[in-house]
Amino acid sequence: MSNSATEHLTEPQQRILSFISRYVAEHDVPPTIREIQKGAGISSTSMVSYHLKALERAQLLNRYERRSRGVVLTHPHRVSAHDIVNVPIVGRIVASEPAPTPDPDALADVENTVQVARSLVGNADGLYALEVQGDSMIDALINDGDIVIMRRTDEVKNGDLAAIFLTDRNESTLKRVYREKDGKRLKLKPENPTMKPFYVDARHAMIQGKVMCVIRKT
Amino acid sequence: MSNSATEHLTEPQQRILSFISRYVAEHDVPPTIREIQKGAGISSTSMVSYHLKALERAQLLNRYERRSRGVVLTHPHRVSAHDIVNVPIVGRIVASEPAPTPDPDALADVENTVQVARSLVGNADGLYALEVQGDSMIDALINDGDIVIMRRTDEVKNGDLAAIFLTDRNESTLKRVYREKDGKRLKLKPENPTMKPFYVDARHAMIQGKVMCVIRKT
DNA sequence: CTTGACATAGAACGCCTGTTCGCTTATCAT
DNA sequence: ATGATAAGCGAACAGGCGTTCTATGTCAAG
Repeated sequence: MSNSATEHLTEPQQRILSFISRYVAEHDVPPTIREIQKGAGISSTSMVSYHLKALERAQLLNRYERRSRGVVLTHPHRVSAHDIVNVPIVGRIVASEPAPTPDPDALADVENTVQVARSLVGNADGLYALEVQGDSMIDALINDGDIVIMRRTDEVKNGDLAAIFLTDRNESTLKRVYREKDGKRLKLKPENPTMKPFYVDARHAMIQGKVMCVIRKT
Repeated sequence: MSNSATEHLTEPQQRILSFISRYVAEHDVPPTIREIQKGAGISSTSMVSYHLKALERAQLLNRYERRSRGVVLTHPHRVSAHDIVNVPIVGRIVASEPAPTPDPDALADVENTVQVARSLVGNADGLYALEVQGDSMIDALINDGDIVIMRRTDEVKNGDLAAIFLTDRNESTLKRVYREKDGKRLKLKPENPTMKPFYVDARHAMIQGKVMCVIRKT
């Protein structure tokens, strides 16, 4: 949690650091000394100055001398456009229909898009999102309204959580997939650990995509 | 490259834009009016002010009025820190312990952070994340390893999904909370629609935070 | 107890900075 | 040419801002 550098920080110094961090996140611009004073609850500007010097010595921030707002955190969580992926919501997944897959030619619709941090999903290739409709995915611990972020792939590894359309039952489902050794059956394991896995004929199971991430807004 | 808005830009305005861009890249902080004046070769501060107004009208930058260095580019290909929120993972939530809440003074640790698109969680204030340990939150449709993004609030509205610590049972749980009319009981409704709600004495329920979002990496 | 290193407070100094305002210069249709 | 309109200039104002200085307090080591 804490590294060797932060361990020696006094409590007001930590307040200052976290205030700067919050302030930058909100305003795009570092705070002034007096804003730090108020925001971090420091009693005087000279104390802020005093603590900032210590923090600079500890390499936790850089200062541009005599510049207003010249306080820059050393480890800002710098974010570039590459860190966000816009994933199109291409449709709904319901138990009775195959899960829709993205039309590559379709325009990315801003209205029907989930923004996801890249760190959650990795590469943006082949990503699309489905909105879950109804309670039919409950054994995958997924409820009505949840967003499932999928990746279009031909292959799934054992243990991957995937969207599968069962042609014989005419329903789609989200399960962990394991190929049996004989290659003829798939083991489908609900995400819900209280439920038992079951088996289907591999010929009746179409794998439609791989679940990368599940998001539930509240 | 050029859109309808930038086509009408005068040449000094373009100089100003590109100077701001260069300056921010170099200093991490936007320039002042006078720095723009020198750096972009504008003859007076009032002219800078004049051009900045035009650029603001053209939606090419945002200004924080009367704030030093309150000039922020709205450049489309650049995503500002506003679009991603770094949420600290402050601990684990298990059924037998109160859910940890963030120490507001604690440093945001880069290692234990979830990056979440702001569109999922709104304002960054008071956000923290918990990693769910074990299957005890299964009736909230939340499994071992899931990340719950919470907001610290004093109040929850009826129907909010919240982390509640039940002092009489010594366990914490994630449920939808409804206050009964008499104000003495809380109705706690599992997220799983197949399960029945139950009631607790309001005095034995400590609301610890509000669930903003649930994320399951796969 | 003394000392000295550190922490704190408050005020003051002086430059920094965004804004405004009066004035001058360019542009251009009449 | 001319007068209207817009663009440009520079100074000045008022408050913002970083820095520094002095006085006071705390506390552990000598």
